[in-house]
Amino acid sequence: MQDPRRTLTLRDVSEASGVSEMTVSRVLRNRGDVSETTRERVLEAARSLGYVPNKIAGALASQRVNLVGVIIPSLSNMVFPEVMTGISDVLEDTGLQPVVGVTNYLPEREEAVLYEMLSWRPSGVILAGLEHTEASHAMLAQAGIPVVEIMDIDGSPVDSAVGISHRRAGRQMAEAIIAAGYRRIAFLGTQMPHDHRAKKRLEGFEEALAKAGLTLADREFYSGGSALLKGREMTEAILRRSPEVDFIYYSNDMIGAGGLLYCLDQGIDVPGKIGLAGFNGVELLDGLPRRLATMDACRLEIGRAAAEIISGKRPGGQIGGEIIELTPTLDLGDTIRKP
Amino acid sequence: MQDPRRTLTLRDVSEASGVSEMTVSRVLRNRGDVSETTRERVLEAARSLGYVPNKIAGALASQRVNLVGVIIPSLSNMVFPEVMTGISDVLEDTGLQPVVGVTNYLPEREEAVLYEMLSWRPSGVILAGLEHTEASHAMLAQAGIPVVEIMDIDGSPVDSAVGISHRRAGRQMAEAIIAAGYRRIAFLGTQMPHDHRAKKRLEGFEEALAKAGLTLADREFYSGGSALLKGREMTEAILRRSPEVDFIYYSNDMIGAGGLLYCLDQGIDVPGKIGLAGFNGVELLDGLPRRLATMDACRLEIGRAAAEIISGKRPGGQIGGEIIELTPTLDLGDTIRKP
DNA sequence: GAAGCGGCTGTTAGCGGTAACATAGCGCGA
DNA sequence: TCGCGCTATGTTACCGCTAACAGCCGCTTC
Repeated sequence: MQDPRRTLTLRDVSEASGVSEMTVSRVLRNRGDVSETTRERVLEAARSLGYVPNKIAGALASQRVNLVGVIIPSLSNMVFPEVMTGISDVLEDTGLQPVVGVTNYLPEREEAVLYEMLSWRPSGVILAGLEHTEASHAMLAQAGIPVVEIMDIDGSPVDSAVGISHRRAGRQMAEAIIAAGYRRIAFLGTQMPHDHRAKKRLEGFEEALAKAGLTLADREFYSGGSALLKGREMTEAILRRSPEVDFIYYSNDMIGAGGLLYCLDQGIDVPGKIGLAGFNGVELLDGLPRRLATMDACRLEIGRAAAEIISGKRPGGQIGGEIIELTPTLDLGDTIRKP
Repeated sequence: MQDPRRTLTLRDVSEASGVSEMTVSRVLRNRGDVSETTRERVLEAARSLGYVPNKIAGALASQRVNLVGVIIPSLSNMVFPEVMTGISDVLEDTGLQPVVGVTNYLPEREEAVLYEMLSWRPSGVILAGLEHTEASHAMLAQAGIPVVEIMDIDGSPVDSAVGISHRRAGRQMAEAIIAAGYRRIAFLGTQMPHDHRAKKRLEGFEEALAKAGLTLADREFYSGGSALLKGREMTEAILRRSPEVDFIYYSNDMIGAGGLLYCLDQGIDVPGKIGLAGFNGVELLDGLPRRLATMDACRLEIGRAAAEIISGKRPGGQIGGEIIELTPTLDLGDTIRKP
């Protein structure tokens, strides 16, 4: 092998194969006409040297970067990995590569991550939510690249947006619950000041309750810890405090599952005595003893659509400023009694 | 605001603030002496223009890139997000930034991701496992940067390694199971030809069984689908097929949890009639009706240690070639009867 | 009062590629 | 035979930033 002290450059390959650096560059990028013999000679030289191109130099020279920044709040709840899958699927054969940044639901963190990403001059940015700091907004507007805000469409996007209306999702769930005859309804959610989507769902939910002349019978917010365990504990707390409650709406499926397990443990009749519903449609639920009512958030589809916009593969061939609203489907599962 | 058509450069800031580009560069990187007045004038100009430095150019000029490549098989099982947390925690205040690549347990995919990453000339690479393609090995060896292989230490690393011995973990679990008096032991795992760690655990497990004069009473491999649901279904299948089985060892906690839920559903006495154990110590388990026996994989700690090696923050101040073996703790939970 | 020094700023020359243009052969029709 | 158009390759000038070094100024120091 070669001297491993210095890192290889085009020049090394060019010398090893007896052609100019330019020709090597052309071969390695499959661009321009190169004769078959030269091509093979160059590839052979590159391979045997173990040459890895320097994209930093390439990007600087060509003013083109095949990176797409993806900024999401968290990786630990199953929802974003699935969005990522959708994005990767589509980007796979476009030459574009996703780069992930995580904000932990902190706006300042998002700002920092965004700054860091933009400093690599990506070809596009996908980020969760419509709420950002003023500085983030300014950066996005100035960047001069496609920006897709995902998950949510209740608000005004910088450029494009793909998501569902969480307010409407909350409303729909409330309507289904009321239609099933439940009246003393409680809410159990995460204490995340910056989870705007959960907040919008709750708003929509209460809106629909109000329209039916109802208000939340009880509510509880938790933070930290294992969602499943919290779901158990908080459900117990609510039922102890407000025994009259006949329905609990959870802000996500994980705590909902915890609540469900608790009820089953206690021998509480679900959905007879008490109904339960979550949000998200996580695959996990499939293995539970009973199927929790939920509403899927179209995560895979959101990821796919966002990636299509970034890569210019949208059917219509639009340039940007597109807003795509997906419609989540309500799944009553086994935890809302049938009307 | 400025004309958003052209992207800003140091020159724009330099003109706006009346000093040379070099001075601007110094201010923005906090390097070298700059007078307080100049510094403020420059920062003000940069801020009002909305200037975002171009790291591509910076990296090329300085031959320094503050990126660390992290290559992992999957994001959808809770294990890697936790490793990522450990890595981010440590990298946070080193100026280094993790960049994630996912391989889906495919060696060729790993090779491609690695190539892509190395072409950005990162300051270091962290990747899961000790098994890589020949080409990947060559690239890692040539890269001239710190490489840390994580999760596993049963094998020989390219440079440094941090992890646990999965073979030993399997052995230990088998010993605990045998000590508890179980004799007709079955295994239920994922059908992943490239999950070497799961394979090593099974090998260690069978080794210990053999030492006690036992062999697996039954075994089953699954692939795809919801792990929880599969755990249910496959457990049912095994128990139907081999009713004499008195213990099932699962390759991960998720299918273990599915199995546990199935047994409880069926009113099977756990751990009396049948014992169960998984692997990983996922937080999820905390919410289950009964605590599944498991063995934690030290994920957070692995991430932290790997990041420390990369960033040169290891206590000893070693340069590389370090092998750190962590010892997982066995948690008998409620699903192995006490001897 | 000349030399020396430290703080601040500017100049120059790349980093490793690529775009755009230039050039060297070669076959071919007029 | 000449010149045209084509293909295959080379040359040049950057991309935006930073390392290294140079210069300038005011102030000690002897």
